[in-house]
Amino acid sequence: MTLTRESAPSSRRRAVRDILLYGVTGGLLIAVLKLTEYRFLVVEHSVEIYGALVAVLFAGLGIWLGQKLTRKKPAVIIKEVPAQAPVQLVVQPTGPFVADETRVSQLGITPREMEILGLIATGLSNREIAGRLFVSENTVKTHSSRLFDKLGAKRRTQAVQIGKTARLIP
Amino acid sequence: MTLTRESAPSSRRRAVRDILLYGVTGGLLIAVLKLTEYRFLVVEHSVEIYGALVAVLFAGLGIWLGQKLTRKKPAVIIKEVPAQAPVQLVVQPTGPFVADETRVSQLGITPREMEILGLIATGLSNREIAGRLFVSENTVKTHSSRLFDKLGAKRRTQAVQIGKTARLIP
DNA sequence: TGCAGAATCACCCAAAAGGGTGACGACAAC
DNA sequence: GTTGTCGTCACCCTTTTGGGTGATTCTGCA
Repeated sequence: MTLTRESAPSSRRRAVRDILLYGVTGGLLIAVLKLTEYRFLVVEHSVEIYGALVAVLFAGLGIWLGQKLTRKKPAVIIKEVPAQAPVQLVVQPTGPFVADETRVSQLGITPREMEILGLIATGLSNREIAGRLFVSENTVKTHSSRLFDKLGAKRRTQAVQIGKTARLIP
Repeated sequence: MTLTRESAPSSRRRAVRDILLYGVTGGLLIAVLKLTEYRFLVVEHSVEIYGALVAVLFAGLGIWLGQKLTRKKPAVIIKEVPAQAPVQLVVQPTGPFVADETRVSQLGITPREMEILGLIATGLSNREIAGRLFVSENTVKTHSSRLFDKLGAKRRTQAVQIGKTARLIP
């Protein structure tokens, strides 16, 4: 409901303008190519060169137009960094976040496993984590496997969820 | 667009494949045009016709390719706005949590995809999500695939992380 | 000195996740 | 009435993830 609302008429006008611009530019290019053609005409295979030029130019132009016409969403996530905190002071006095050490030792989670958990939570793959920690992927898998065991998680997404609710990660 | 996506072999392969397909198609078209050219050669102004054909065909092809290459790359540029968000200090009780509808429509995420994202964030597997929503596992995979595309995520953990920072999920 | 815990790594295997493609029906918009 | 979007599903394939086992090295501690 009401998702496809935004900018119906203006975008159409813009599209029309783009197409006009496209046509005019194409015409100009054709004219230029016509002119150059008369210089190339003495050369052998001028038609092939002409065709190739036209093809390349119009292909590029088409790609540009395709992008221009279909880019409906700029997709720029503007992440406001909430300016260090006057916000949470109502809800949670959570400043830099400290992990719940009690729970960590309760579950028997080692420092390395905590590190892995944090990196998993940021969305990294095992290979990326391995690269970041300068260890092999197998090692990361071993750590995460034991971590999941201790957390009672079956998947990494579940481990992240459990870690969040248990205040192991922010 | 097309920022340097680190370690995206499949998408790179896809792009390469598209470009190859593009080249092959272009070659075939040129061949066809060459053949037709010999029939048009007797006609006056055959070069113009040839150029126009090439132009139109390659323009269309370019448009298609432009759409194909750019449509599914929101490429989430996370632009950090330094500070100044004193707004939330009023609205921050964070009880029920409402998703940022602006961002949702900005990214073109459908309601069903939001649902999937929420269930992924709770740590459910695709099969469990499918069972909960009474759809097939393939459907869940399709939804999540498109969702990752729109979020610019490569993994579900990354999608969850992006969703959280973008205030799509609590 | 020996032992436990930790971190590291390898190998194998199974399951889950993800990418690509194509298709279909419903439904709203133009 | 064509077009576009959304939701649904299937197939195939590759990659990632997870489980299990075993092994090595290092360090702190009894």
